[in-house]
Amino acid sequence: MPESNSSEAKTPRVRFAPSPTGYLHVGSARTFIFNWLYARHNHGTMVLRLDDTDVERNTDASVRSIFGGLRWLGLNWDEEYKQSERLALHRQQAEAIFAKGHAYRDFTPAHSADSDQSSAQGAWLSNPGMRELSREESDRRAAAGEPFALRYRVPRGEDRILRFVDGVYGAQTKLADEVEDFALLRSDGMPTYHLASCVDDADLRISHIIRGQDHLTNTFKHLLIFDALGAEAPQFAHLPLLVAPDGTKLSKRRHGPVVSVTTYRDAGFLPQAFVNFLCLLGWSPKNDREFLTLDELTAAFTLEGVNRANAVVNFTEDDPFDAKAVWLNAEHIRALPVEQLSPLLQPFLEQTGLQASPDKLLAVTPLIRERIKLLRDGASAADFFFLPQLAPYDPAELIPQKGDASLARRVLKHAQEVLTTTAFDHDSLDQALRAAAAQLGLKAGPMFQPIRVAVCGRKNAPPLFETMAVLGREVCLERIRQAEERLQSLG
RNA sequence: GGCGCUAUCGUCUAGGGGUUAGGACGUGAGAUUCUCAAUCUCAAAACCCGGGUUCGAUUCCCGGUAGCGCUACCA
Repeated sequence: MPESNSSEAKTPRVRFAPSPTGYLHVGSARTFIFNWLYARHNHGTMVLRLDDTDVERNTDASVRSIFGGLRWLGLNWDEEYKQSERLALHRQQAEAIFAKGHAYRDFTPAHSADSDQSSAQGAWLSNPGMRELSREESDRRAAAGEPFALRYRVPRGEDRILRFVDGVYGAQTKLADEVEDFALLRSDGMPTYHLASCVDDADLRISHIIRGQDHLTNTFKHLLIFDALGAEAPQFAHLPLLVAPDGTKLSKRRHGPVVSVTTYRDAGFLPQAFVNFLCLLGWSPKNDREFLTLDELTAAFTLEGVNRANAVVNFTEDDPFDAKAVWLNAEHIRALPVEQLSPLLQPFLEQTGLQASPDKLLAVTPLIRERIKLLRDGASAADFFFLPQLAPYDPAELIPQKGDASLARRVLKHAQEVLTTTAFDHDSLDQALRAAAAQLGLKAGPMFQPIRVAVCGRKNAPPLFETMAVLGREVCLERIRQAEERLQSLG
């Protein structure tokens, strides 16, 4: 199997191999995206493999969270595997490696060696006792049922140098003497990550492994495993890590929910904006472009554009989202046709208890599109369109800058008269209200503010005429009447 | 500790032996506008330190420092 001529594959096969021990992490999401872009850019195959060999820590909730996150991103994959279903293959290959003499049984009880620091001084490189155990004794103890871990017999002596060329970091070398005899099989017979991962990568004929830089050093072990498997090692490309403002790797414990992609989804990020943002972390199209569609990203993506330094996701306690992510989201929201944006807004409005009919929301959407950065902002930006009754507001807001309550009253009174007869469309309202302002000897500002506050219940809102047209005559008139009442309280 | 990787505005980045070191976000100021937003203009803001190499280094080399990663019978 591993020696099958994988080199004849013309198109790349890449994989994303998350382990279901938590939710989908933004760093993992980026790794997935980069793999996907690489596959699509090169017309290759995207493989999704669940690396679930750690039975202790795997959870179904995590599996659901990961798939949910990936589905939300909207990037599909071509093949799907589950590592736990491939156990037989892993053991068989471990056996083959042992049979070829590339591994030995280590009968040292688990956790006995790592307790004291001094053991990390030199003995860790190899297990003098176990490495040299005769085959006969090894077989005998194994047959007697003594538990053992299977360890790779890393070549010692000479100046054996392990080398590979990383697609991002360039030529990498390491002395084999600096690689310890790492485990392939645990004493319970389960494969370790290194073994399972390499066996599967070889078996699935993965041509390019694109993963986080935290695996850069592990790659030497993997090279050794591919070698023992008799398989050609894939190409490797490591990605700089995503780190928090404190410089450390993003983690749930330290940094909270900001590291989960569901947090972005639930706040109302558009997946295309989120993808766009993540791509700009550690990769650059090198042409000063920031706003990129998925197609543009696919066309532009190359490993050469990947940076080598870790990238900071710039969030704070007050502000859980990187300002650039928010800005990009606003850009993508504005780029979306109203008919597409509107239904996306719907659940966010309903979440806050607003009853928004699709038709009305469609009419409202263009009025708030430029005023929201996240989809969830839609609720606060558009609430007054859907509230049957305006929330109480300070009547003082009805009074324009350089005016008093009586001016506000005059404006509202006059507006009522005008609005009773004019048609409720943008142009008619525009003409009628401007004319009304002129009659009162007022500029637009002082004229429109009392009306805006009366109709919207606040000072900052979308353009007045469009807003009133959507609200309709009845509602506007009623709200102005109520505003007059509120004004009474000011005497 | 050992090994490895990295180092340009606050953040994401472009660039590269001679440049006013470019862009974006954010920030500040202004313009426009019925408010807000959007848009436009302008501004402040960076080559980690020390040695080399060179006529000339932010760029190339070495060292230092700092950060990160690996160093598990976790992945």
